[in-house]
Amino acid sequence: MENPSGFLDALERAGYRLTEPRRLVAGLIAERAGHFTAADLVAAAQRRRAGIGRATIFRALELWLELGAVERIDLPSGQHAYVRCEPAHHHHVVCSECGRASEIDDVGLRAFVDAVARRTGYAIDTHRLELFGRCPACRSGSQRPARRTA
Amino acid sequence: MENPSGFLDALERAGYRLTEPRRLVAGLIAERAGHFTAADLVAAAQRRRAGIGRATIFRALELWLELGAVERIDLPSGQHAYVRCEPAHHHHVVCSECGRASEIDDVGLRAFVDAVARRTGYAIDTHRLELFGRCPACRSGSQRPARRTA
DNA sequence: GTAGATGCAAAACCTTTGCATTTTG
DNA sequence: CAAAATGCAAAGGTTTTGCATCTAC
Repeated sequence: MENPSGFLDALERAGYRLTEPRRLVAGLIAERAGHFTAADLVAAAQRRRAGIGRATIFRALELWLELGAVERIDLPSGQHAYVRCEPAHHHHVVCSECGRASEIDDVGLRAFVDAVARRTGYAIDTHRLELFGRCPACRSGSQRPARRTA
Repeated sequence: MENPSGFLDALERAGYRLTEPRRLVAGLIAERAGHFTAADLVAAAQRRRAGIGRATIFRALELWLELGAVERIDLPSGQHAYVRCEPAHHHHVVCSECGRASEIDDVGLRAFVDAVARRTGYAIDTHRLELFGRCPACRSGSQRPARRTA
């Protein structure tokens, strides 16, 4: 759905090797529209007999996580999932129906965080926000509840 | 640190039995200042040879979670943790140093969520916000970095 | 050629479940 | 006394690790 080269670039820039397994995992991620779990990728890899080990997938995700190419979120169900992300933004709205994720900018949120800091006296240095709802597409084709991604 | 009767009341109100193990777990939770993990409780129970099984602790947490007596949050590290909470509020600032958690109200956040909904076209029905930073106490006694809770 | 990356299988975790036994109301 | 709750140990599920082998640079 979107091209995987961002992931490969990130690796290259950070001095990691561009290996075949990593290209494949990047490809798998690229063809996912919304969020996905490590298990999704493992299953997809097996389905197409890519010969990539579970460990490789986890290691690649870990790498991209630390490079800021993906973000890890926690679904309300408690499962872990990942979404692709541009290094600068760090929040998403995730569609609870189709799993598609959209990035949102911090405007306004920053103000809120500052207000909380002022009210509570905490020196806030991190925050995580996850929003869940139905995306415009799923809302319009409201009839049949589309496939669940997670 | 705070009394455990809220937990027991919640059980009673919901028609669950007030058992000895549940009293003990409530006590363990009550003496924790901030967030805690299931593992924390299991360890504490074993340390004092309370004879409470792992399963009982998980089952009790599950119960309180659904009764709204605790909320489950996910630390930046990816670990699961719980915090006590008043049924009406649903966000916390967690001190990354001592683990103490303070509740915050939604004023302002609601406005932000609405703005996102408007901008993205999503019908947002859930959101999770977790804030992390250093609490006033830890900031003042800035010298030695206090114990880590998680 | 060599450091880095991989695959496999085992290990380590954390959480849940089945079931015989105990406890609460 | 019956229904609910418990403890134990075993099962489930996910993520990590050790290590011999392979591969990108």
